[in-house]
Amino acid sequence: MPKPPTSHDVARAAGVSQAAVSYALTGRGTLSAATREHVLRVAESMGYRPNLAARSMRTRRSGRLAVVTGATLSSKVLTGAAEVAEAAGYATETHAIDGTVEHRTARVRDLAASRQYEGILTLVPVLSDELDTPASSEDGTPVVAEATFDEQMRSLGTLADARPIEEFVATLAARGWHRFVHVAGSSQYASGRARRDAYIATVERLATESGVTSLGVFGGAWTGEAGRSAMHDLPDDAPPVAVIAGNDVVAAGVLRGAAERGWTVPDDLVVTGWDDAEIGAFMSPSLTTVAVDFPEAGRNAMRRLITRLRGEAGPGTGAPIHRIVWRESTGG
Amino acid sequence: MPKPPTSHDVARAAGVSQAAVSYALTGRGTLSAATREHVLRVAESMGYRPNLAARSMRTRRSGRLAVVTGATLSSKVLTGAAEVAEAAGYATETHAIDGTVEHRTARVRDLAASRQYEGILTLVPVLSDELDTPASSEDGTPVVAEATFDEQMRSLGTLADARPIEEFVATLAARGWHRFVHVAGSSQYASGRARRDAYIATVERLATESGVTSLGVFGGAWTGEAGRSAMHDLPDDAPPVAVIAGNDVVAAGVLRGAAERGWTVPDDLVVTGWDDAEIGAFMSPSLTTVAVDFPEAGRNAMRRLITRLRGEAGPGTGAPIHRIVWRESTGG
DNA sequence: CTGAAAGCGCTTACAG
DNA sequence: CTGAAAGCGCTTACAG
Repeated sequence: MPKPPTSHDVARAAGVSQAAVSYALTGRGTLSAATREHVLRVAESMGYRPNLAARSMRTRRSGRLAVVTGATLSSKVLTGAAEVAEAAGYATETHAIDGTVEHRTARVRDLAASRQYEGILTLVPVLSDELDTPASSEDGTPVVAEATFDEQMRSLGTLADARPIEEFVATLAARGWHRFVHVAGSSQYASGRARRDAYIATVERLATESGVTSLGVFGGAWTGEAGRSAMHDLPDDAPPVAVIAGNDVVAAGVLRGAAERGWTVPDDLVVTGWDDAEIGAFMSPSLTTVAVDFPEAGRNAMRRLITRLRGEAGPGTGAPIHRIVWRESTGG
Repeated sequence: MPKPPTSHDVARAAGVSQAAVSYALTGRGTLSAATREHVLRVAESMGYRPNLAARSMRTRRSGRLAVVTGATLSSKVLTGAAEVAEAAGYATETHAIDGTVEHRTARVRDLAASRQYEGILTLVPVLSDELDTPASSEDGTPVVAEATFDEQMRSLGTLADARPIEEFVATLAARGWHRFVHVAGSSQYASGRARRDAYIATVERLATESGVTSLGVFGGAWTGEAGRSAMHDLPDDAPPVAVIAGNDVVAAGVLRGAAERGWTVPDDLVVTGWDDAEIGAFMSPSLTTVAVDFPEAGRNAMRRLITRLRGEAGPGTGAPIHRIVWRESTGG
């Protein structure tokens, strides 16, 4: 059982002090280039790996960030978030949390209180008011929530979400669709609220301009059933109507419900989704949707946390992460 | 800046030694019930949280496990895996790794060499031969790979995968379908190989029994395009034919391709998927599929790792994680 | 430019 | 049943 070498072992082998080894590895302190080179080579040859627990204890920095996810999140978001964290020198630890909002919030608070992490990024909705405790601000662990219940709707994700909705409505209106319906996703999610609000605002704005009217906002869950039952709740004379669905799953339900009502797509009804689910491209009709750059969304969220950790100003705008894909469900 | 209390602080406040605090918290050592109670209460009131880095350094146990995932994995698997780990007293750290097999394998080896983890569970394919180095076995970090390139096809997941395929083929054969096609998923994944092999074996077994024949194995990727082009590769006189697709995305492609060939479902052709993707239930026709209990799959995988860490015998069978959902794409 | 020494916060034999 | 002391492996003022 060959115990892993310590910095002390490396120092002895290299004929220098333990401090020199530390300096060589961290790049701190003052060391001649030759000494540094030599130490690094010896460390390499011995397969030396610094004991991170010891380093963490001494520096009082864990170098770890927690990412909180729910069960429904695309793991591509995590990939992106982890990538940015790694580039900034942090390891990420993922905590999948389900249950009620209160439960999730309590868990995040526990995470913050554990002081194991230098920062926490939560990608599931939490009650941000509850997190503004000493432990999570001032002297505590910074928590950045990407999808919160607070009313700070001016977050990057929220603003970005409005764009495709506007484009959907405006483009379809220009093509002659005047009656619109929104089947919203869960209002617990910032994205659900943002898309709903964007829909309402856009329809209102285009009311006089283009004669657009809304038959209402339905749904309130990211499920196919929400889309399907919304179709059944519409009056018989609803068509011709354009349906802006909260996401692809909801849109699939809309297509199903419309077929059950005897409405044909894209003659009586057109529908848009969101997420660019792989299956959508192969449905009949194929689904018009918003391709989301999930890794980039994850990167953006993590950049916000890193920025905050460094005490820098607000996050940059980041790359645009949305791209509309027009397909058969809107007549191409 | 109120520095977090240490065990020493708690000891002083409780009027006991630092060791007593440690004993009270870990449950080790010998301590009177009264003393333990008292210490615990004081610790609680001070908001004491043991410094995990210090504990880890002293015990030489990090209490952390690494879970390696790819970008395509359902995060529900992670939820399940994390749950089991937590119950066993471990924290899990997720590493999303993409790129080639060689790249992924190298990253996993790095993870093992870092000695930060007590065990590693990889849910993406790696070259298991390459991992059988000292660092990852004997004295090193145990690595459990759920989807490997090795030929140990007898893993739990693999065996479990065969069942639904058998049931699909046998049930459809009993309903009068005699010509079968398989559109396989990626052969890089144990599940892809297992389903393909199960298909071949079942068709062979039922050849004489029920007059079943196979028109071949197509595909080789978890994409809709694989399904679609498989349909275009079939001869005109293929129908009536039953298509066993590698998963729901592939099955959606099959439906699309079949429609393009002018074949109607479920008259000329029936198709089965796998994964119970949410959208599948709302497609027209709705998709027959295999509902996979992803959290349970994650739990099973993690149980294998925990079992190995404890040096116990092979894993128990675990709960069945597959359930066939018959829908319109097979005529109900 | 380099080295000796202290100390991060915990656990655990060991002595009482 | 309890406490004093050592030590896990590292980093960092500080003295040379």
